[in-house]
Amino acid sequence: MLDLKQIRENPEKVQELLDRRNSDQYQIEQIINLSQQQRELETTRTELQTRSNEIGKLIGQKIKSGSDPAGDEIKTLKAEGNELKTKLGKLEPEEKDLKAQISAAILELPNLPAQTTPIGKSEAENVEVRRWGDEYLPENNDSILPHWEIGEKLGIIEFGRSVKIAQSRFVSLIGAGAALERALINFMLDRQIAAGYTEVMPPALINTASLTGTGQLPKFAEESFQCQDDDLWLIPTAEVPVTNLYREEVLEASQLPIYHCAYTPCFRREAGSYGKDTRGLIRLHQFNKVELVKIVHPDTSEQEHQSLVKNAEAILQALKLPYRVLELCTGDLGFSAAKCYDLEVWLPSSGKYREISSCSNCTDFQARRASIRFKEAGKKGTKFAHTLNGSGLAVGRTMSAILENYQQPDGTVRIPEVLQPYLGRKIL
RNA sequence: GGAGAGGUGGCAGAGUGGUCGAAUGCGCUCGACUUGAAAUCGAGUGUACUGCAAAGUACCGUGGGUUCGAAUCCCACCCUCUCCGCCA
Repeated sequence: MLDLKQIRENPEKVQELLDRRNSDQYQIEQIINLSQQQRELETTRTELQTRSNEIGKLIGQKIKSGSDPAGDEIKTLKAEGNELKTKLGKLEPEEKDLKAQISAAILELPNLPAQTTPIGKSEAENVEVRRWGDEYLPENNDSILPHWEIGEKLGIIEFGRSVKIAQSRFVSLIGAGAALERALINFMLDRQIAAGYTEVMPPALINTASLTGTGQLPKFAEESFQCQDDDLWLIPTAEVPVTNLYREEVLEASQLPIYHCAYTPCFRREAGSYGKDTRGLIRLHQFNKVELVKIVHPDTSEQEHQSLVKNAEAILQALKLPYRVLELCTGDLGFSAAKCYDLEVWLPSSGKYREISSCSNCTDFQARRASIRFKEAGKKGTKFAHTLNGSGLAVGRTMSAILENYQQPDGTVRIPEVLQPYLGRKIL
């Protein structure tokens, strides 16, 4: 959520930053107008309320000091009180309605891109920051089977039957496939815990307030699975439950930074991506992910962002999977992010780098929505924290990358060295 | 799912219609005393919004209602705890 005060005080600047997202759907003019009306109303209403409070106190005092409760003096005061009540009864709903309109409108606005975020229209203008692991690129790209084919051949990924029991875009992992997924999860968690993150195993179902807190709602309701009879949704990422752990809390500055890692399944409706990535593990309604979440002091969020990206990269490096780091341009930036780096892993079968991690600095955007604040010792008042999150990593996509990059001409797949202890084997 | 109890400030806990943003205790901050500390004493100690400010307004689980006036009365909902049922 953007700061209404900032919108009012620097409208041109805010609008200009919103426009960088290459969309004309984010307009602040209406919000400024509504806010102006609301504040005028509030001033009037408060004046009436003040008088009304005075009358209430006065009546109490008079009665206590012996005035006749049914006498003229009290009657006159009550009459004025009633008059005020009638007026307030009109103003209050009006103001409430304005406030509701403002907050509904402001919840639809995305975060402002950081000044340093490269300006661009679409993903085509994302900026490659660095590339790693060229020496690990497979030489025989053309002879490498796509991961779904090798997976099926090895009998470790079950596509057809999974569609029967659920729907398309669901898979089951069988035997060594399931074990490999589990090994990857444990490996990733162990690494991130060693890097200083505290593991969390959060609920996989969360309420509307939580999804609103991190920015998935109200705008992207069609992206999440919703339960019919309860105010519960399936989590699209662990970012939502883990960040919301601290919703509506005032933390001590000394508690910051907070680092969490979490393995959870993630559920996404993938509405509007019908034709894309219909085969394999790339785009599923349910997938596993190890997520990194940081809650930090605003002054440190930039460096915390850089180190979070490094923590995600470390997994790919340990697995010796070639990847590149992109800085997303303003046109491709996620709703809650001010700045975002994507890690893309090399997928030989498609001859492309594919996203395997997305690391965002959400600055105070989520903290405002979720009211995650902190207090500095000795200082008055509270400040909004900064929240960051990143995948460390998407597990299914990592498995895809291993099945392809580690594929051998004889149709077997080597297991990355660091995973061997977890899996108890060297080859699939 | 059934029966009962309860949700008040950082915590504990009082408050059943009027000056209650809320007693008291603990905690915390500052000061005094002390060589230092403890103890003791004194002062202070919620958040948000509007406003240049003075100040005002709102908040006692949430939302409605009654009233000149609600933490206090009424209604609905949510949550927590105990017991029973079911259950990984």
